[in-house]
Amino acid sequence: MNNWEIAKVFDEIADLLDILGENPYKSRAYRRAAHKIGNAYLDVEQLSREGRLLEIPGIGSALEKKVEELINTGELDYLIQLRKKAPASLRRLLLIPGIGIKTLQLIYQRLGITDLEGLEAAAREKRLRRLPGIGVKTEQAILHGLQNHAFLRRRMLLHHAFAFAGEIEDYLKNKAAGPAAIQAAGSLRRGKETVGDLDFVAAADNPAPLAQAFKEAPFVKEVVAAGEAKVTIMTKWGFQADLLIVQPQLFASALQHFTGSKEHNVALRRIARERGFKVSEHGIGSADQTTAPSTEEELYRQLGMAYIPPELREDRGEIEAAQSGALPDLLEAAEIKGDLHIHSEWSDGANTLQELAAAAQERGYQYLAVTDHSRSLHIARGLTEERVRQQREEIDRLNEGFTNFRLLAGIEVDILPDGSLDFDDQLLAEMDIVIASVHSGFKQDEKTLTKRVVNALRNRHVDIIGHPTGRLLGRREPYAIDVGLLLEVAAETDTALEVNASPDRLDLNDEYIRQGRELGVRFAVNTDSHDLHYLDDVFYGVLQARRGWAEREDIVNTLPLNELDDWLSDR
DNA sequence: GCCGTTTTCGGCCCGACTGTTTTCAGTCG
Repeated sequence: MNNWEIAKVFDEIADLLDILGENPYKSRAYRRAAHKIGNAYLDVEQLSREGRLLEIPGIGSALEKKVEELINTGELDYLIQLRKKAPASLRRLLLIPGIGIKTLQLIYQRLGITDLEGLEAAAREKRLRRLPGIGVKTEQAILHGLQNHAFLRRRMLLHHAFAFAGEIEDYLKNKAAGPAAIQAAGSLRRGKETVGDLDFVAAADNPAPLAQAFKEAPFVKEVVAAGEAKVTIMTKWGFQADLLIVQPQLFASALQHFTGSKEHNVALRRIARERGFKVSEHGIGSADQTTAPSTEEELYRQLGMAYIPPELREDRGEIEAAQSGALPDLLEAAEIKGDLHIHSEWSDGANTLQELAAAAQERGYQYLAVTDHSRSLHIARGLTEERVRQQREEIDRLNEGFTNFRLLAGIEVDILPDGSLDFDDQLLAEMDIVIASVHSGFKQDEKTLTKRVVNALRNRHVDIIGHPTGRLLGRREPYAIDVGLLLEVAAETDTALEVNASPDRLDLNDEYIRQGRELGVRFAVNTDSHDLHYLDDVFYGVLQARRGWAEREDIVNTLPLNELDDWLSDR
């Protein structure tokens, strides 16, 4: 049973405890444990075997026993008992905006409603408004929420989120009563691979005109909530946006608060409380006074820890690391020296080799690996052996004209369904760099797929595994593959795993990157560009790598050309 | 149910906004 499955069980228990009106701190304990387990980069099943479960903060002796029962039997008697006491379908009602635990208890106990259909019927029949504490507005809000509820749960890809955020920021900055400062916060700032809604923090001496401008913006579909300091809108694009407006001296505190994550902030406040003061968007306060840190660095320092970059703020151990001086020195975009996975018009790319080389040089890259598809990928006009050699000749010719830059003659060779590679070793040995990727047989079982990729990892000519899990965010699940094993073999063979920077892949994900670097795996942050404009996507790959705690040394394409050559030839 | 730099018992993150009331509980992030 993996971390995610265990976390799901604890989350369900937490919801059921809430529904049954148990001690709210008990459900909070389950929810906290679920978060810790779901976000642990170490395998909980293995920790359990090693008797180290109690090392996870929030796991005590009772939860330790429950984790062990889950791992040993695949189920949990405690959950089975809880399910007998409350219908499981009730949990879904909590997804509706405006329905919390108290309202849920009320409609369950007084009206016997247990599912979405029952709730909708009761709202339409105007039965909700007769309950104490619920009026006409709440009833209408629930109906409204029911209609939008599927819609609201969709998350944006990161590049879409950045585009929308840019548009909203530009609008607010250009208002006559423009803010002294404005910045996008939330999961966007943390570089999360998908974003649910957008959060903005603005500094202004006079908040009212800015709040008004936000409410009247052309992209507003509806104003969800509006106070003096905070405005929430539903955009016509289908997601919510929050604006928090503070006095300029509180900007750093507000930015930290609104960047989250929620779990990170909760953990920070726990620590502050233990030290006898409290932290909020209004600064850091003790019993008699409140101070406003002028920067986030200052804020973290006052809490007794090193500055934590936004990408790490998930309560996945970054606070402990910041307290003990063990935070990683995160990869910077400027440290990327070249792209090792791009396509040209020789296969399914849009640009000539000259165009690509010029674009790479403009970016200040030292190298660019041309890695077109291999022959079996007909749909992408995969290259035959003959075409590969012709392309090699052109690359050699072009390289004669470059100074301080080189095109690498590479190939993205298919890992075929039978586990072999699309080209024989002789041709692969001729290439400067070889990426091996799965483009077919996605439906094979885990054992078969894992074996295919492990074979490729063990081929001495293969330098990088491309998009290792094959997922397309929001469109295609990862194929069934034992990533833990891939990480082990990659570490052993010093084969790099790709952090594919395309915002609809971002493959590997942050947790695997973190797990891998603990094992000594190296990664390549590549764009897989099919058009030179997508070379910019490296930005998203760097964010993802940073979320995986990656440092410069973990990434092969931070190496200058001569050292990259050494790595490519040493293997 | 967890946990300890005043605690092994008695706490458990913080504040904005809304709706229903008439001073505040519930929800949300």
